Amino acid sequence: MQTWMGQPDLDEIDVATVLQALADPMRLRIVRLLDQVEESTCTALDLPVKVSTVSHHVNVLRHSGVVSTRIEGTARPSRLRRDDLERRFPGLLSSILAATPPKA
Amino acid sequence: MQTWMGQPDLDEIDVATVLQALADPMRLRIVRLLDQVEESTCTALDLPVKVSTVSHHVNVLRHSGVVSTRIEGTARPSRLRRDDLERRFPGLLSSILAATPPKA
DNA sequence: CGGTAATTACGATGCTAATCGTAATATTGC
DNA sequence: GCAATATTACGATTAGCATCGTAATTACCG
Repeated sequence: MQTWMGQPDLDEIDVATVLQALADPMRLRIVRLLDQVEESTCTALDLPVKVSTVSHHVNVLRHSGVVSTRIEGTARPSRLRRDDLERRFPGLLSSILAATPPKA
Repeated sequence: MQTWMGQPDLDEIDVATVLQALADPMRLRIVRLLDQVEESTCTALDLPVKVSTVSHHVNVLRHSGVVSTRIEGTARPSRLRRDDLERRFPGLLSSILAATPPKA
């Protein structure tokens, strides 16, 4: 039996809250990293900010409904809620992850 | 011949910038209004903030690539860049506009 | 049990941005 | 030209938040 951290149900996810969560550059970077590695903890993510800051960002992402987090000992591996988001906002996350950098 | 206000080309639109623009509640409200009325000026939008603030928000939306603005006398009617955004980030804007409010 | 590691809680700080009020600019109509 | 209207430019204020450092918590391991 797995233990999970608190997160909004599918019906509770608000698009404005999700947009606010994804608007921060560091959080968008975290989302892109999780897209590549599928699952990661705060310390395993290679980011140019302190771990306490990463923890804060991951919490924001979880409360908004973007990621879900398991409890595994002292570690808290998180992953994208791909299926949930696709069901709630079809095309939203996938278009963001597929977005190419601007040419200018 | 129409005159337009400056806006980024299709290839220059950055998804992070768009997300930052859409993250603000008032701007998201403006986007939803423009989705309904197709085109509107700052003063015609019924919003609980001063017109100078609305003007500021519309400028942010235009610089990010979300809306385009015509110059028509002293008026600056704006509309969503639906087709451009759909081409650049397929499904992004449409999923946001189609999003239902959370049940909780 | 003691040490280490992962995460979070908390307070502080500094920067960004939302909002406002006012003034300036531009255009239309009389 | 003059008045009225739409928009913007500008400065000021204020609130929110990203980040940090440190301390506290929890779990694993020898």
